[in-house]
Amino acid sequence: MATDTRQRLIEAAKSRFYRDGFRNVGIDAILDDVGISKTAFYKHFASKDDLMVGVLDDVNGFLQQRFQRMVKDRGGPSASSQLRAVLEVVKEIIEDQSFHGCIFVNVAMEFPSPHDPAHQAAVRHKKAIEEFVYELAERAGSTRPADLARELCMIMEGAYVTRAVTRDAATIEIARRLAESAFERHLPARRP
Amino acid sequence: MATDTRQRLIEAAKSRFYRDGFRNVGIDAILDDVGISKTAFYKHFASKDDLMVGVLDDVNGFLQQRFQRMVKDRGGPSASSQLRAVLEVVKEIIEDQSFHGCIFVNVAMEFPSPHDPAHQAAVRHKKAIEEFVYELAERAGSTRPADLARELCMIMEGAYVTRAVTRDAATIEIARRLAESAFERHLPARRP
DNA sequence: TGCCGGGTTGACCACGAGTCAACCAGAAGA
DNA sequence: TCTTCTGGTTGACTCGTGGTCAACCCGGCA
Repeated sequence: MATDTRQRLIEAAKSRFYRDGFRNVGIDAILDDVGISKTAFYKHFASKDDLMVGVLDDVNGFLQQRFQRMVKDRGGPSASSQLRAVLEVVKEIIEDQSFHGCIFVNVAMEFPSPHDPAHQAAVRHKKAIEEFVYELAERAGSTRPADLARELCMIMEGAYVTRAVTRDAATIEIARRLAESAFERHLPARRP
Repeated sequence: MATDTRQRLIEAAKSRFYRDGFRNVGIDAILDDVGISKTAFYKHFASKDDLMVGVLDDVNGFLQQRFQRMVKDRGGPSASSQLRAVLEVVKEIIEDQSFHGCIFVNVAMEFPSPHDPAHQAAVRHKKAIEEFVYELAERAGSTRPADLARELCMIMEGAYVTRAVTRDAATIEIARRLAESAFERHLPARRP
């Protein structure tokens, strides 16, 4: 099938790129995983960079779904409790055995130029997540939804980096405290 | 002179590595900058990775000095106002024209293995900064200095990443709000 | 029947990390 | 003064990796 091999390439590249870093992975390793020749690969992707962009778009879709589903499933009916559930997703993400930091941030650092397609894909993802949080904040009745969204996103970034670098188990607690105080400042008081 | 060329190599590598990312920089470019031959280079450093570690140690020393001096110079006599001055240093760092994220985080992502000397150098730096903030928090009379230090460090990480990815000018304001609320929770009330 | 998509092989180029042998000039100690 | 050490030079080399190219193969389909 047409898109099947392409998707298998993306899957194989995803785990390798994420685990070892883009530049540390040779195309040959991915080719071996999929069991395909180099020439065949270049009929699916224009370059290794292009494959990276494919991976990022794939992960972007997956993560957005994940956030949306989890927040709805576990956050209950009120937008304000859904906002709090965002931290639960963050917890799951950073406490996953194979967590090595936010792949978009990692890529944005390996492709520092803002003109780089991979860098731009990372920026797109960050914007999408902020937009998602913004809508939750608005529906939760935040007085300044934009501020709350940005604060929460910054906390998430901080949590990703801190966990990735220090492997500190208490990371999620720290993030939760920061987030809770942001909620208190930005959300209408909870009914008792 | 013995250490002179070594230092010049570190300086040249620092700006290139930081601007373009470690893997994107060829050793030859650095060699050209310094005006030295490849063989001569390998008499100063065992490998390109080794040069990276040299750069990190150098930046580590520089940044620690910078934090300590600025906080003392601008933070006034009280530890609690010095703690607030940490955010001023962060502002200066992220609003620098050539800011591209925290080099230690960038490197930790390009060397994902915790056994990697470069990765370990990054971890050392993060620990040193946290320790520095911890001491300030303790002297400022924080009830839980360790918690405050970790929260503040997480905010700093978040600010670095957010600014590096989004280039958002309001980054420092968001970080400041988060930090201020952490201070209010952890520091004894300010006298009016 | 003929063409096209997706695949194969194998040879090839360019570039970057790292090695090696041989050599050179100046400073420093016996 | 002779020797040795230090820091440097040149040039040729290996090896891994991204990427290209030509030629060929096979199954589905109009």
